[in-house]
Amino acid sequence: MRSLFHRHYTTSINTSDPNSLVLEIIDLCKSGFLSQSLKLLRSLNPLKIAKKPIIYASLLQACAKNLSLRQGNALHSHIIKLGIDSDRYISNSLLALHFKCSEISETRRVFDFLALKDVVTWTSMISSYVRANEPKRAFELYSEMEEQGVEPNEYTLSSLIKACGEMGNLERGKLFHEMVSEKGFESNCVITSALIDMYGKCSSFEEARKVFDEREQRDTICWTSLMASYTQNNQFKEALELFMLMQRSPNVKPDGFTFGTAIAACGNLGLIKQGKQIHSKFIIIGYEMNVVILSSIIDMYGKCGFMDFAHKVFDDMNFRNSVTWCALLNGYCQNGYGEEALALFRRMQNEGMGGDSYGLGTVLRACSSLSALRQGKEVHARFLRIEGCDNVVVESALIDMYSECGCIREAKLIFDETKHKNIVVWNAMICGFAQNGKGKEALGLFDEMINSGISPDYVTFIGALFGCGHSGLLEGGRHLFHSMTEKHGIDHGLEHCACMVDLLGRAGLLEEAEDLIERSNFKDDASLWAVLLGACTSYSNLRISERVAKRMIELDPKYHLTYVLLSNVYAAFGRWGEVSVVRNWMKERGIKKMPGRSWIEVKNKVHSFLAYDDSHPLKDTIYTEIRRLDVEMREVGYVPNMTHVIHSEEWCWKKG
DNA sequence: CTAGGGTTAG
Repeated sequence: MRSLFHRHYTTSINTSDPNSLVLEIIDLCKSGFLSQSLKLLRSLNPLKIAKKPIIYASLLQACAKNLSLRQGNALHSHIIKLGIDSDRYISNSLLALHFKCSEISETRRVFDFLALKDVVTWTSMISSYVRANEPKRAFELYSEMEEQGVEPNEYTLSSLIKACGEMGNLERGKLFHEMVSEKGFESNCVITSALIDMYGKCSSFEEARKVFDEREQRDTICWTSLMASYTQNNQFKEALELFMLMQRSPNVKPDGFTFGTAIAACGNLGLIKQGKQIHSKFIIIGYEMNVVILSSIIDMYGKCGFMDFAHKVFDDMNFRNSVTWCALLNGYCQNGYGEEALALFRRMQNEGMGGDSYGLGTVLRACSSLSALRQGKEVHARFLRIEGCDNVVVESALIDMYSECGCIREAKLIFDETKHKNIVVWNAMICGFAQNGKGKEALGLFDEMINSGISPDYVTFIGALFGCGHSGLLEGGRHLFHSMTEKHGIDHGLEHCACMVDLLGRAGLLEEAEDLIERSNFKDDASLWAVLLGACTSYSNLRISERVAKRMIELDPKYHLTYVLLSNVYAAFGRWGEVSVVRNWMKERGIKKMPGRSWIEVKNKVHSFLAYDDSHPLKDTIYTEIRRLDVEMREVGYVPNMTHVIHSEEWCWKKG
């Protein structure tokens, strides 16, 4: 930096020409070299041109660039003394300084204080609001600006288009789209990327694509915006295809943002190979690794199940934010590392991380997946203290957490108190009822949601169908499954088919379930057949079971559930010969059943148990207590379903 | 010669 400045300073300055000195100062300010600019200004002082507003405006911009509010304020006092503070460049640069360094309310105070407001002043304030996530305020200000007779330009409109996306207001976004066409701003890349972003955030990635395809001028940001539109709408494959296409296109180069988006897409698709490739490319090309990119890399490794890599990246970082911690925590939860997740959770709390609404949401989701009610309640208490109890991200996560822990009443209380119920909140409550065996309530809420004017989405149908399955609501389920495509235009996903197969299977309609799988888009997915095979076990249908198992082995010979479920069916028929044949297949093919694992926290220490596990120091006491509970349960009339475990000679209770 | 667009967690 220093040497660069030195070279710059000594080679290009002609001290005999004051105007070239002015240009030099402006140039230095643009690069953020504030003290050098001031030094040069001192040599200008004897000359008349030293009071030129443009110089001071540039200096203020340098302060903004260096995020130095203190120096900026000092400069402003000096500017007032010189009597040049009503200049519009100076005013706008002062506003820009606060835009960068101050809270939004302070920026607004400066804005109100400025006597002369031109389109730049209005636009700066509008974009301040958009950046502060207050799009409504941005529009209010826009109306005021119109009343004052100030015409918006490209900058104003791109900010407002972004605000439409932020609010998910597609109609308004389309109006602005028309407006920029009328004004002939279409060829502007900033407008193009803002439009793509807006359509993407409003879930219309087809519209985003259309804008992209129509334009001749497309820079890196336009490409990245479209990729992000795809990832925001779960079209990860399309995002990666676009990334490949971009790398082959001349005149445009992916940057750190582009790579970050691509790596997120890899994570969501579970493409570890491509994810690693991009990670190495990052290192080889020497892209600057900022906290956002590294957090997405951690997230990617977590989603792919490579927690060692995730942790390594985490350890090597010298600056981590709330998202970084949450990404690692998510990874532990999703991969079933409960102990590590709880330990990290405590470390997070000690270091005060994850206190924002997204962080609280992630931590609550971690609690859900661990059924850690006590920790969940702690987070709930924290939310009540720091937020105004009005945040849908946290509220939906709380509903999830309480439902997951079986506290459906608490979940419903949160739901009732949620002021701004969005689709995620409704879905959380519908899924909550469904999980807790309250199918009728789930369906009731489904209708209530539609009546309140919110259209069900992919997740809503998972919850509602799941609820039908767990309450045996066969006709309700059939009706929902049908209306999903016919009435609501949502394609059946794997989860919906699985719920439906489960529902039919529980009702004993095995052939109908089989037929449904054959006609679905997922007939090559072994996990869907596994649902049917599970139902076959309950109904002990040998003929269908064998047919389904054969199919599953063809699809995925290493899928452990096939063997487990099939041997359960044989066991239910008392066909012990076949049971051992299946077990031998497993041994021959090197397939291991994942042992069940659970954990519990007692006095800040996590105790973890595997099935057939006898490593715990207090194992005798524990198994004695389990036997006592078993007796007590039977006394009050509980009959355990032994079909699935009867053939297991290593059954742990017998062993203990 | 001010101001402006895209990335992470659900």
